[in-house]
Amino acid sequence: MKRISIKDVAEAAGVSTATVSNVFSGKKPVNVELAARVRDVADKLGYTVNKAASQLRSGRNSVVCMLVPDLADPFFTSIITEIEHRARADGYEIIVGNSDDTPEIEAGRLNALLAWEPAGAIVIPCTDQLPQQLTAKTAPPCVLVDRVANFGVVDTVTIDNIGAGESIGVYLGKSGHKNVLIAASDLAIHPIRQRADGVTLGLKRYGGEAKTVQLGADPEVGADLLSAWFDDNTAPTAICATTDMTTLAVLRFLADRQIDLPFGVSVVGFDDYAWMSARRTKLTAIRQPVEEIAEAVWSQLLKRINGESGPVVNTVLETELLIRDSVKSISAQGEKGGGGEILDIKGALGRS
Amino acid sequence: MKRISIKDVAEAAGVSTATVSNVFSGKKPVNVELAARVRDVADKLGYTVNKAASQLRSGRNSVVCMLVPDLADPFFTSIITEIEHRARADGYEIIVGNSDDTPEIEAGRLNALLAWEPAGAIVIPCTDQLPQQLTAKTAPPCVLVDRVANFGVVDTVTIDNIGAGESIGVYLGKSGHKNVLIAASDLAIHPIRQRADGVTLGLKRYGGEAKTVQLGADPEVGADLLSAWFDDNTAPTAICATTDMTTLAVLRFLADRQIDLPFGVSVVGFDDYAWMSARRTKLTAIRQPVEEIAEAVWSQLLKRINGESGPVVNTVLETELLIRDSVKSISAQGEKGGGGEILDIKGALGRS
DNA sequence: GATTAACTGTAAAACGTTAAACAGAACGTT
DNA sequence: AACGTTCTGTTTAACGTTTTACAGTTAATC
Repeated sequence: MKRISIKDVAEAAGVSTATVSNVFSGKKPVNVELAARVRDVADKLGYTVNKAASQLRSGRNSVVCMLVPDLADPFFTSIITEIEHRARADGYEIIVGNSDDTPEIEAGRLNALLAWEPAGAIVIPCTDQLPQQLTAKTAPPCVLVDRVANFGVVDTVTIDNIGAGESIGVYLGKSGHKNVLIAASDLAIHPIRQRADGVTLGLKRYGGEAKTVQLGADPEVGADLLSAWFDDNTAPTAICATTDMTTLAVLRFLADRQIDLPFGVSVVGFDDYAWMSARRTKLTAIRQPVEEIAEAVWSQLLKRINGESGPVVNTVLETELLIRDSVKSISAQGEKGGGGEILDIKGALGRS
Repeated sequence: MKRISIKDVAEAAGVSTATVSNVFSGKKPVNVELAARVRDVADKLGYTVNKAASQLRSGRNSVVCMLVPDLADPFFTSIITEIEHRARADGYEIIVGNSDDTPEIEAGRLNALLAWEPAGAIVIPCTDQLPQQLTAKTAPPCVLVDRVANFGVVDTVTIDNIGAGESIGVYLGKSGHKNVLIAASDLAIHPIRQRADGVTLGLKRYGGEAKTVQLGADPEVGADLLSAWFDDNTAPTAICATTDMTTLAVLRFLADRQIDLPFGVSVVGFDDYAWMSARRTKLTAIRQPVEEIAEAVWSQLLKRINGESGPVVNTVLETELLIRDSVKSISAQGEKGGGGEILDIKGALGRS
């Protein structure tokens, strides 16, 4: 069962291998009916071009690799999905790797992925540390997403984390909450710190205060940690999450204690997934613009792949606060939202 | 910025390229201190082996490709995650493709993935039709997962779909439900038909009856369809879902109508994710053994990769019914479960 | 001391593709 | 009629690795 190569096709069609190559790569024009005949023969023989050989010779690769901390996290997979769509439209494949949120595994996976000499790399790092392979001279064009601490070194796409937190803080403040708990995943992660800082900042403007607890990446463990925290502290009137996973941890904790939303406690979630609105009390939450993130990442990477060499680009995207039913207004000056309208954070924050 | 090759390393280390190759591939033993020196030099130069060249020459490939209908569906991504872990442990990479639940896209993606001459393929088909590329003589070893209609052609791993449905039917029947609605995603998909049939079968044993509605793959659309169905039909006492997405559709519909669980209606979900228990009324649901599925898939594929040529293997795994709080008992003979114990479906079904 | 075996390393030929250089034919222009 | 241009196709040499066949050295056996 020998693999059939370009040679076999060339022979069967009575042309040179170069012509067959041109038919499939489109690098040089081939007489249209000759091309048709070649294609015919190729089909009959079941020929497909060998990517490895093609890449080796041409130095070009239609593969882009993507590394994320956790393939089970819907935020990451939704970004992968959106990027994959765009990449496909431009004729690129996506190889995905999972770093398991561990720097050592991240380094290993990155090496494995880079051995394919991909046209580009898209990485959601698992720490604040930029993986060194990406700054090497031999590294392909790269865009860093989401978990970014060092700007100015490579292209990045992030959200306005402080702004996102701030809009939560402002909204809770306006709703009369003075005592808020921030359910952070891991404060060692820069954007999480920023989100927490943003909440504190926004809240302070209305005389509120925030405490912070770290719940990690696993919702079940997080629920237990939160439970322990409640045993040792005075209960807040509102809890806000900083990731989808901490949102889940908070909800799980409240379910375990049979605390009702929003009467027992108010909650602001992070990210917007179907399960957040598939509940009696729909969750007020920050929506990250996943499509825009994907678009920004892909268009930037494509530019670099095509040789654009300008200065480093750091794209920062704004989030929306989707106001639904999980925050109770506990003072006169606050207002309780209806079914999903968008808070005008710009106005509330006094920006232009 | 020339790429540094095995040649550069060989030269710098004063050995032949073959020796460098052996150091990295481990194909032939190399004197231990010489190997160390070579590795040292390679490190210094920043050498990594070029996968494309390696694959071209050796004909071996450490990549396995995986094609799923939807990268945003947590069921598929959880399987990918588990398989990726196992593949990595055995030194394989995973390339993922998304067929968008469309046969044409599926065919295109499959061609693109197969052009890499992967060591194997893992496919969750999007229709009952087996993609023809996988049965070609040049096709790599392949395992079909989940959405399988044709057994006996290639290796498969599926769950006992009829049994899963049956255990739902039996449980609802024992709980006194006579009028049940099956929220199917798409009855054109073989396993979905089987799940629905199973529910009907189990229910019949207790004198209950089931109607079926198709909700598609999108939870929001599904909720609307379900809403329309309720407008035209007499309300059932219980709804059971056949996928994670239909579970979400059902919950969304109930939330929109502010129907309480389990008093307004009983619900049995499909699949078990964190958000199903992060609610006041925890969902009674079928748990698919994701880890076991991944294990079965990977071990079977690895055997084939290593040349095992026995007859086609069709692995069928059993599911669990996790009994929680979303089903109300409406008769004396039924029983309402507590917090997550497993129903002994074997006993209930009278099997060994 | 001769023969074999085991161990270590090398030279050179592949793997299937693409790119550069070249060549012939057809056509238009001077 | 001579020349340049365009179009189409071919020849041949890479790309970076692994593999085969071979060779030298040392150790073991008779």
